[in-house]
Amino acid sequence: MPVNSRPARGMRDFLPEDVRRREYVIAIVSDVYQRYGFEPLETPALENIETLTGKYGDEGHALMFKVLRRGEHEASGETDLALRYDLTVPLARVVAEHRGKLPKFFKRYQVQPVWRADRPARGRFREFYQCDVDAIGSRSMLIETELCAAVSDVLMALGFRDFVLKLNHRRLLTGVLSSAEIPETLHGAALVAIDKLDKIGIEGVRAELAARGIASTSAERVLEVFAGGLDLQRARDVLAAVPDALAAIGELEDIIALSAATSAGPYLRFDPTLARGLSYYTGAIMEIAVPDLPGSLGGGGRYDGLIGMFLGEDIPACGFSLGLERILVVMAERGMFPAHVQRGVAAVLVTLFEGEPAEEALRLASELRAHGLRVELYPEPDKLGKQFKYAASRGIPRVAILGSDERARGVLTIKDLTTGAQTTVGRAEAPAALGAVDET
RNA sequence: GUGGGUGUAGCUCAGUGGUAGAGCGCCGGAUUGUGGAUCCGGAAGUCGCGGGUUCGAUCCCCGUCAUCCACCCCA
Repeated sequence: MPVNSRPARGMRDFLPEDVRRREYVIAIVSDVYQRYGFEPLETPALENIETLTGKYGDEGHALMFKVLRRGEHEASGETDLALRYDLTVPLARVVAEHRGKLPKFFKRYQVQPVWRADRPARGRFREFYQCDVDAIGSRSMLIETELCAAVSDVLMALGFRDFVLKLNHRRLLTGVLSSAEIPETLHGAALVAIDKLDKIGIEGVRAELAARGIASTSAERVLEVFAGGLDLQRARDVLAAVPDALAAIGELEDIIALSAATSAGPYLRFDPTLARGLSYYTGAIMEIAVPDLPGSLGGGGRYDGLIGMFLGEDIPACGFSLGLERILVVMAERGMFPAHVQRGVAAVLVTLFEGEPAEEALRLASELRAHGLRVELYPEPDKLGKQFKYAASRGIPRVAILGSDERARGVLTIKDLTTGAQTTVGRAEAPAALGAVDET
């Protein structure tokens, strides 16, 4: 009885073309981040459960994949480990654990899978890669500015031109909510509603706020602030009595002013309704939007209190996370991958005929490989037509024909499947004729 | 987690309460050293799974799983 061969819900197998696409994007992400001085980091898939609890809010906690205790304790149903839920909390743990070995300003990037027990949807999976960059140890707004620039560089290098880098500030939001006399316990609920303003409109948000238990007088004050297209100048006026919010506005103004000198400048836009779900953010928050995706391509922000939860002493930190899967979904739909990413691996197929010595073909293949060519050897004797067909179906552009005629004359016949042209060259010229670039 | 759509050949999808279909792809041949075009032929499906109604279910009903869309939330 065959067993179901599907991967577990929300998990995927990556076939060769999938892997090539993923590696293409990851290479660009890593390259750009390295140019900004970020260094690579990897952390374990599993974390102790107490490392992760209390960092993501109730909703996040519910989506965590927890691991049962093993051995005799398994039956108890207790969990002591969990699959990592993001790359930020493990980073905070690493900083607390290895503080003495890390530089004063620790800048790291990390591309690894994370797991969430969410319901799968387009661009949403239960196992997915995040590409994080974070800078630890500075409160300067240059950090936010450079992170936005790095992310913009990545997206531009991938071919995106129509993204928006939304920018907001946690303390501006809490300032608005507090001045509207919304109790702190309802801030989260209120933010979720406000976040939908561009989607469901003022009436929708009004209904949503009411449904979430916000007093109507408070709701009206909030709507008054957000409804009329709040810019930073107006925010200053409206929140003149809330010093903390004014400081937040000042930070946003700094980031925007500084970003004019970076690639992020044209893409950055203050969005007062941007909220973001993770509970650890304390300062500026960012998110990338593209028109064809309802969700975001990535997001980030400042979290000056998170490392302190491990260390007992606060260390400022700020980071950004790109969602690899979301980027891949959009790039695939828009056909943004260059041709070399789509093509098969081998540049040349070496033929093999019935009754011919395989050693000759092996020798030719290894000779070509020594010249840097990617060479696939047809593994069993077959009709030439079959071998051509195979090469064509694999996307291999050239076939090196080595049969009895060629061996007798000491030559090689080369067929270019893209043009149909066929040439005969001496064995010594074969590598160059097949496109090898001599490195010596 | 809530609501709705879909599940039939490798892929895209038709179809009917009475023995299962097309296009594309695949395989073979025309062409035993020449792919892509054309022609001829061929293989292939417990109609997602389990139960129920029925003389009989791929079709109707219930459940379940998968998948997609919207909501929720998010990368």
